[in-house]
Amino acid sequence: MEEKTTTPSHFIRTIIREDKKNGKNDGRVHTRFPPEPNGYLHIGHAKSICLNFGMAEEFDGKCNLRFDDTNPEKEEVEYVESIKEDVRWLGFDWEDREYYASDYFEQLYEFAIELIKKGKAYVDHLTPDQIRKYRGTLTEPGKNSPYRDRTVEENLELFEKMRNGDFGEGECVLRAKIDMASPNINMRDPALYRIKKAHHHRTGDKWVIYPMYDFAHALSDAIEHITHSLCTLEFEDHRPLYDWCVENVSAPSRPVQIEFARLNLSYTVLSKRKLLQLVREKYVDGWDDPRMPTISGFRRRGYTPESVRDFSERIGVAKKDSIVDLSLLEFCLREDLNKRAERRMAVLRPLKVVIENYPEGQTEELDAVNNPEDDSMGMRKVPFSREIYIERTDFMEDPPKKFFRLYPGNEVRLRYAYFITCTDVVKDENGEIIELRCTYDPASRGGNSPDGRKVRGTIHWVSVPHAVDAEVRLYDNLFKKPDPDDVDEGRTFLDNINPNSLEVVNTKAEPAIGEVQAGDNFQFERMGYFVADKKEHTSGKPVFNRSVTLRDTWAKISKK
RNA sequence: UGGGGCGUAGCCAAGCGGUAAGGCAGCGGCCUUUGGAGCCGCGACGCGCAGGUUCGAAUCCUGCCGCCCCAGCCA
Repeated sequence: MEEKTTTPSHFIRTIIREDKKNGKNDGRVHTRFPPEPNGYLHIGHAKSICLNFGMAEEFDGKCNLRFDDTNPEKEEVEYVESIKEDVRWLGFDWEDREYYASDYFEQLYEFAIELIKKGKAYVDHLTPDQIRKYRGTLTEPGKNSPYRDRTVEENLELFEKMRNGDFGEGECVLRAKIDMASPNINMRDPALYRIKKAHHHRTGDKWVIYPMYDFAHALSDAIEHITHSLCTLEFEDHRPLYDWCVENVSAPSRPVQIEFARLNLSYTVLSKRKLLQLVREKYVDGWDDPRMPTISGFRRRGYTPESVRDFSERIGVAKKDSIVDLSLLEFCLREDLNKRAERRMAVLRPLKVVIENYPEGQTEELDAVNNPEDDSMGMRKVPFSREIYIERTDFMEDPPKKFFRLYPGNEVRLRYAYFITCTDVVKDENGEIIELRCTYDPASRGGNSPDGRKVRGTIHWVSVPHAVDAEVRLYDNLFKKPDPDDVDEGRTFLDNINPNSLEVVNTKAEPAIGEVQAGDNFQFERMGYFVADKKEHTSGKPVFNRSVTLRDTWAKISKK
């Protein structure tokens, strides 16, 4: 059905395909995306979302959205709302399967009781500090807690007291009784429940004990009959514990955990802790600042869901730690927008040009195509007059070799308009160029000369009397180094923040720009892709964010 | 140095015993009313290293080396 036969294979797809072929789980494929609502989702989560929902879609299965909300101290409804919005924006639908680990608290509590009754869990009154010491080290085994052999009755009673709030935070925990000498530290009697007298965003003050990740996550998967529980590499050595939880309780199903490498992207950070810090300490303007690698940041930056999904597909899924080039993400956006974004002309840094032989007071409308890649997107009219603005960088008084743009005596084409030749340069008392004088060839209307004369350069322009003012935000990478964490002793990633990640310019745009809607994507010819800012753009005061520049061959040539 | 993982081109990534896919980046060229787009071409003599098995090894075996993760009552 898909014409795309190049879908790259990856190990998870292979496993699921095999399972389905062998009739495992009755051929059912059920995944889940399990975010903790303690921050905004970032591009790394997008990879996971695309994988989980993608596998479900591909194998005719389902994917749940489940909030892993077992730590009330860090979780907020603002985060769950943003997460839902982001998943939806990416184009995925969890239908009626919006779940919360907190929905299962009662059931999980019962599972814990079951463990206690089987003699596989106990209430430990060691202090947090003692527990750490008893745990041993990477090379030395741990020691059993003196409370490890409490009777089932005693544990049952104590656990109920924990639930009833009879103990204070940190006084005791419920622990799995596994093996304090296990070479896998996660198996040295891990905590299953701890006391937290905090308000939970959904269950309010109903509970004072909360299940730990390993216990809650594995059993939530089992409760939802998840078949393939996909998570990242750092949980690899939690898998024995995941299995232990599911096997030692009368779980309704037997899910399997499979781990893959998380995404890292050059020139940015993807750790919730660091992103939170950037927001809290105001290095950026919120979670959706267009420089943030959050999904909401990319959305506001002008990225399309299609481009993000394409990116997720192209990076692949494997178990190798990796840092993907930002250039791949940018490529995906350009490729998408090239075919879909209408073109407009906007002069970012204006330089006035007076066309001396063009009649004063005259105005005409020229035809411009909206997208040379797609004729169905039609044409528009662009007004022309004696005075226009051109890009400052499109003029050089003393140009280097291979500079095809405007310079004294040179002729260039004004896109969709006329050939002009620079005749004079006007400067102010400081020697600053403030205006150019040019002449035009009336016969070259539309951009071609009947005598077949060729020009090497074509530049964009905007008619002075018709120009619309717009604020344009030029974004650059938030960090100076490909790896922001590459720092000297005593320094942090914050020292690698790029001080020039945002430049705001007042630009002159063609009048058609006055009609755009917030969120619309455009290509400003020769400059890049821009989006009308979702929050601040109005028809009265247009505001655009640069999503990504165009590939700039000239920049490479001029650097040599 | 206990356990768990991973090492294929600058960055991703296929490959699973038969003689190194693909993408991004980069570099040439063609074309062009965006120095955009598009099109064509170029990169491993080699798959962390060293041995071994085999007619044949990135793929199997052995030994090294390097990198990542784990000692939260975080997820």
